[in-house]
Amino acid sequence: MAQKIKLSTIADALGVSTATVSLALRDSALVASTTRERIKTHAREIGYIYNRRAASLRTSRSGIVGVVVHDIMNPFFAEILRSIETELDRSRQTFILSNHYDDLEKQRNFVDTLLQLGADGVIMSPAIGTPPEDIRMAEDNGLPAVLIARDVEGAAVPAFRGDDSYGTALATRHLIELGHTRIAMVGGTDGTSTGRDRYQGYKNAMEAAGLSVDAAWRIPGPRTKQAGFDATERFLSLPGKPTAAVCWNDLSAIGLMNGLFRAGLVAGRDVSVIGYDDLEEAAIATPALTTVWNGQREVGHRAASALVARLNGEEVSAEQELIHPELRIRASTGKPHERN
Amino acid sequence: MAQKIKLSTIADALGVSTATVSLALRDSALVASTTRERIKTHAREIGYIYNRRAASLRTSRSGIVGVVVHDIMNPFFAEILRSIETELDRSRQTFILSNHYDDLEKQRNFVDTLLQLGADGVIMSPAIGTPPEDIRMAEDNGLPAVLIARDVEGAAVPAFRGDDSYGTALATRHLIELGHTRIAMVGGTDGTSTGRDRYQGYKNAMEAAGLSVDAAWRIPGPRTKQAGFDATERFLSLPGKPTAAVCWNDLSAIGLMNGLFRAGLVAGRDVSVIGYDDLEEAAIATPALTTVWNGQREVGHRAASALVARLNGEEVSAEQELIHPELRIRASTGKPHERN
DNA sequence: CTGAAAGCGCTTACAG
DNA sequence: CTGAAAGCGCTTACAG
Repeated sequence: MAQKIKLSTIADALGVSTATVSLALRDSALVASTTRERIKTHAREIGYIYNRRAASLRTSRSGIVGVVVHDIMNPFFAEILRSIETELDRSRQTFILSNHYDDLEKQRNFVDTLLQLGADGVIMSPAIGTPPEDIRMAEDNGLPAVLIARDVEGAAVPAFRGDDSYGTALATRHLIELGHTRIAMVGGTDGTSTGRDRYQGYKNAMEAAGLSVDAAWRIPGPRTKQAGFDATERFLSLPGKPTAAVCWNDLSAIGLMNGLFRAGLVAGRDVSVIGYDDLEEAAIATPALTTVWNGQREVGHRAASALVARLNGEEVSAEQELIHPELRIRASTGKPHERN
Repeated sequence: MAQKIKLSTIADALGVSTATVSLALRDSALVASTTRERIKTHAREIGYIYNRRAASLRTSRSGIVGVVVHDIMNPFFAEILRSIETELDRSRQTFILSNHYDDLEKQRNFVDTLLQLGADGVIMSPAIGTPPEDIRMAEDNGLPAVLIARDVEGAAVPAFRGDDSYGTALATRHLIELGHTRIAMVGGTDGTSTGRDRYQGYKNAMEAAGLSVDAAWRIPGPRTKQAGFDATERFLSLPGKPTAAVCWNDLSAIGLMNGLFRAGLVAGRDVSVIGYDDLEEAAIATPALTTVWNGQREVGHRAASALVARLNGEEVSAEQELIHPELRIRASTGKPHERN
């Protein structure tokens, strides 16, 4: 490993001060352009590596942004992350990622790490049960936060998410318009704002159509393909045999469709299945999945922009418009079909 | 934002030196246990936040490990990342993730960022075309590297991956044993060691069985669901109408199965389709996908352990055993069926 | 346009 | 067992 090269190495070699080198490398107009070029060329030639820790210690800006979500392996978050990445790349911020798996302790550890590293900000999809104090604590220690996908009441920071109640109502209404009257809701939880909103949207649409809502038709839980797959049996033996399922998300819907297929049933023909999110793979699923576009890219883009704005000292209102979901009709929903 | 609390704040309040506080907080036996407890309690009470930048500047260890892969959104890498995460959590390393999307410049930028942050090491699945010098450069600047999934000839660092040639031969042989003689290869590239090895394994198995290999039966490229889906038409119009497809990975296989389904064909009955990787979703795909287990968790686990070992000053040989793939027979393969 | 000097908040010999 | 002091490698007033 070569001898450590620092600013003073360059300064000594070129007979200038470290102040001049520091300014030159950052393209300051304070340095004469000839000097600047001479310095930059030399730095490149000897392979100088800028020490961000030292700089950050001095300036107290680190160029690091933290992003914490439930699970980056989940394509829903992965799609959001992709657009966050695009946005942060643009403002040359490095981002550190973490899963919290809805474990508050893991989330706290991560926020702690960010504070220790002097991160500039954090984008989080808060773990279930996150108290507003956890977010205030970050803010109070100089770590501005922006929320995605879920809100935390009382946190008073900007949150970017879709209008879940409206979106699930859209999905439910689509099934009702096809003629379904017995509609199940598969997946989700009351532990998050999102979960409560989606169930509410489903109930609203049912009641608005004069249909009764049977609490037994709710199968809470599933949020993954595997869980949707595993819920198939329970769905098929539900009282009153619902003819359609509003699923928590595309993953659980695809899992359910796969499960139905194993049982000899085809979604869209024997049972209507509707998802939520409109993941990239929804369109190529078998059969193509009817779903509700949830604006992942939009969420990521807006959240990252808002955080960058906050980093630049701009005020960003904690009141943010919900993103407007849209129905995407494909092949997994159709007229009701009675099973026996 | 509260007044900045540092070691000296605590030292002053308790009438001890910063050295003692520093040692106490790190549980040094050099500090009397009563003093230690007094310090730790006080630190917690006033909400002290450890400044890792300052510490790292002094010790030149940062507790940061970089991980760069083609695309974290790809479940293949996501599964590897999950086991890397488990391993790094154990040794309390923070990890920074990045996609390179096979863009050498993006990969270089990331390595640069790691160097600037004083990262302790990097785990990388090198971008296509990565020259060994890129890896030497990192190593020479004190950033030990460990490779996953792909190797870089001449890099002389440990690389953890499966025996691709053997694995694809397994897959191909399985089809041959079922009676297939015209077998296509869908997806992959010659740009990586993995790509070359897999094509070689396919050819080996075909030739060993006395079957001819038609270059036209190779459809290079697809590595995603969408691409596998899009390749369906080409596959169906291949000269000599192959009855089976060895796919690059599970994603392209699932995409192809979905495409076949749209064309009214069912994998395992009309066409045999075999994947590679054995992703979590392979078992619940429709139909359940026959594939080759590629040891993602094993790769992640071994790579992270090896890096941690290197960080602790242990020697890790650049010669690493290949992970032994295993066949997983499910429903997407069967006896040959002639189409017309 | 350039330089000398202080300081960011830690840790680590060294002395006692 | 504890303290005084130097130093990690930058940046930023300040002076010239």
